[in-house]
Amino acid sequence: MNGATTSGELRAHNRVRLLRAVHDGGATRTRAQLTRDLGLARGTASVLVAGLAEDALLHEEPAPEHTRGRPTQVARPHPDGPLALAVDVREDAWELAACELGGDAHVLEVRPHDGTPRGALGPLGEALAEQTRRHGHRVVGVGVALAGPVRLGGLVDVAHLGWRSVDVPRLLDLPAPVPGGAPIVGNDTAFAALAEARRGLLRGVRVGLHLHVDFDLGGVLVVDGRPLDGANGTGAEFGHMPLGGGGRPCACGATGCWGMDVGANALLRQAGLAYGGGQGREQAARVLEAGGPPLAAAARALGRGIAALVNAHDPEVVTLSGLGVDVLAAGRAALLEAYGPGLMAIRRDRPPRVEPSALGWRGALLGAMESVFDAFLTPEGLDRWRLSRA
Amino acid sequence: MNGATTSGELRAHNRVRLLRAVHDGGATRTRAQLTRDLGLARGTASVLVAGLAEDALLHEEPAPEHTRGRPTQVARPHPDGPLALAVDVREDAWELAACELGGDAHVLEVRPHDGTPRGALGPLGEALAEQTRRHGHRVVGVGVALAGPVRLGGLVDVAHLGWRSVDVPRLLDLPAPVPGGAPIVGNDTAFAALAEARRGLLRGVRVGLHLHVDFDLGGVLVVDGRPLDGANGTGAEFGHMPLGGGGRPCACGATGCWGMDVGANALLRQAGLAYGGGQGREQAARVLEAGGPPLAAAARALGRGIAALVNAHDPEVVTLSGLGVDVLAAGRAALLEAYGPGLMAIRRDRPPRVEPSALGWRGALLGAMESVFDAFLTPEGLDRWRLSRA
DNA sequence: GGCTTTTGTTCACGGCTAGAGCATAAACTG
DNA sequence: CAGTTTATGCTCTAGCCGTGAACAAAAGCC
Repeated sequence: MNGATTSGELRAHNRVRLLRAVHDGGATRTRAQLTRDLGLARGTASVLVAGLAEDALLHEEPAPEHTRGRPTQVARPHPDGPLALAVDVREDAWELAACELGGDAHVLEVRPHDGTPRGALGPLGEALAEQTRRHGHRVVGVGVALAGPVRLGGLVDVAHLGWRSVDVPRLLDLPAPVPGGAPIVGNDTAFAALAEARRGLLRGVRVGLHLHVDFDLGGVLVVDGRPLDGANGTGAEFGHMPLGGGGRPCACGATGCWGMDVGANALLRQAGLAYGGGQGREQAARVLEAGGPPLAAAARALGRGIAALVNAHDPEVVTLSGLGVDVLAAGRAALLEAYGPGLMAIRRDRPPRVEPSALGWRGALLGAMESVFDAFLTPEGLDRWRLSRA
Repeated sequence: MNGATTSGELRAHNRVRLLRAVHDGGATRTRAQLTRDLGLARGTASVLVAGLAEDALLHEEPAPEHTRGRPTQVARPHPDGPLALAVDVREDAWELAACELGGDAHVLEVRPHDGTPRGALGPLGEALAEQTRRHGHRVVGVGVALAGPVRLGGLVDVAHLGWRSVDVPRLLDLPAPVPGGAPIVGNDTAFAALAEARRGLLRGVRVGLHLHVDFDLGGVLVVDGRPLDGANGTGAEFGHMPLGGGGRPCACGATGCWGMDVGANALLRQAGLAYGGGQGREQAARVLEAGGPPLAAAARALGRGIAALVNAHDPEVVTLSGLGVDVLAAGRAALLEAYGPGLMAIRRDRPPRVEPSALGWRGALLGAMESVFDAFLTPEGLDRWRLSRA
């Protein structure tokens, strides 16, 4: 999001600004609103919109509601406009969706898998190739969310599935590079946080903290609408700090990791059940519903860890997604009981709110979409689009 | 650093870019270099430099070295150019400096104080007023570094000095607001990190971690050259996460804070000496020099905590300032012994380097300067300057 | 049906940067 | 020492961009 420095770049920069405003607003805002919000002259907006419409990037339709005055148009995604393919790969299944500018996601396929890299990624690669053939140049990128740290280049580790340095782009084996380049592979927590920042409770928040609970716990700081992804792309791993206090060895190689005390695995362990290997989602849900000591222990661990992170980073809001929503709903009292005393005194008068994500389990998928459009909604991305249509 | 959107803003934006390049380069780069680095046409650079020189923002001098071809000029700070007043307020003394564009800091005064808010800030306020009178409109801002969390508006807590919500701007009681507005009050760790990002080892680093050790421990993440300051300005408090494992109550109100195991206070405590109240800097230094168990314990605690933060944030480099430089020098073995095992396995092949700051104890002062110039090197700041000279 | 309100379109204008051509000032060459 | 080479600075024109005002359009209101 850096600025133009020459008068030639100004046009490209403003095209991007306008299209991003359309996307961020869910493709529901009228041209008059956009003109005002971006501080453009009406004439400028006229030229920009005409250009974007000609490039099949948007399409104007009469606004459904009028008050007085000349009716305005809403900027909608163009029927031949760009598509983002987004995938959420969980431990037991994946979900594939096609997304239009504005953020509408059409789920195309949900398929269970056996937990092996090949078993999960082979069929997914075929499905992606099929969609890319079908939609041709409209596909501007592929985003894939995965439940583990992702190093630059797409090497993924999912400790409790036994994935070690799995080369996701290679296993997906996409035939021709889509216009947007190689698939964007990312951590599910980071993507969920991105979605939360764009379309959830972290929207407009300068510093927020997002925690995603599933079998494990992931967490990431969101600054100015951007999750911090670290130097190698593996920066959403708050679960692997020794905030729990215990000395139990973690599958990640360190000891005492916070994540071991919070997720589905922790619930199963506390209830005396078998855990690990990405199995037992339903059982964990039952343990959670039953309440009692396992839930209280997880909620307390969550609260204590959140307090530590709030001390360190001073976020404005803390959001929880995945299983965290349910832990918060069922164990709020225990969570707050550990949260308060863990805070520095100066943070206690106005502690940041801890809230369930507005996006539920769709966060990772929507975040994968956003990351594709983030790469597309740049002067370079729009240039590529223009060329691919010529 | 957001961009221009109208052709009118382009000029202002490029003035800022040029002047910032001069400042960041230490006012040693030649006009030809600047032109190339910023990707400007020679004609554009000509106009911009002429404008900045006329506004007394910079001053061209012949370059000392030539190769071949027409000799170029170096852009130096103008003799009547903007000045930043920067202060580092420690527990036992403060230091005041006047800084030119480019980063040269002339120390004006170092004065011990008694540790009370009034005793420390009263004389400092007078010194600042005196300098503001002397230099008139040249003073574009005042930056003050303090050894505790600083909330927006300048309310400061220094737990072990007994400072509670001390209103620093009010106690400084600057007569007329300087052109730059109210003094910029900030945490010493955050300022040290800022300096490190601009003129130290974190320069050009996308994600870095800076830890400042004094009596306590402060730490902050540096992303794209900017320390993350939190929603209320109090985001440099990594020392108040329970990474140590102990349950000892901390002066901050929480328990088990990491900072209690690392700084000068920890060294004194481990050696069986009295600690707290901002006293005992020399004794702590002697404990450190003596080596042995107190040093080893502090170094191990530091290493273990760094590993946790590296796991969570995936920084490229970790830098240490203040007493951390000495702990690293004398206790590197113990530190690394705890650092490695605390890392996730995937981080162990290429763990981030842990390095002593290049700026030593001057970091906080230089960071205070940078924060003043950050506010000045904006289109608005340069406009104010223009008006104040008219 | 005329008036008001709001929005879209068109166009002249001023401002900005790029780039080319020319001037300048040194170091190098023989 | 004079001509050549190289790098830089200056000046001017062309092309592009956004602004803002005037005008047209399309509704709701009385």
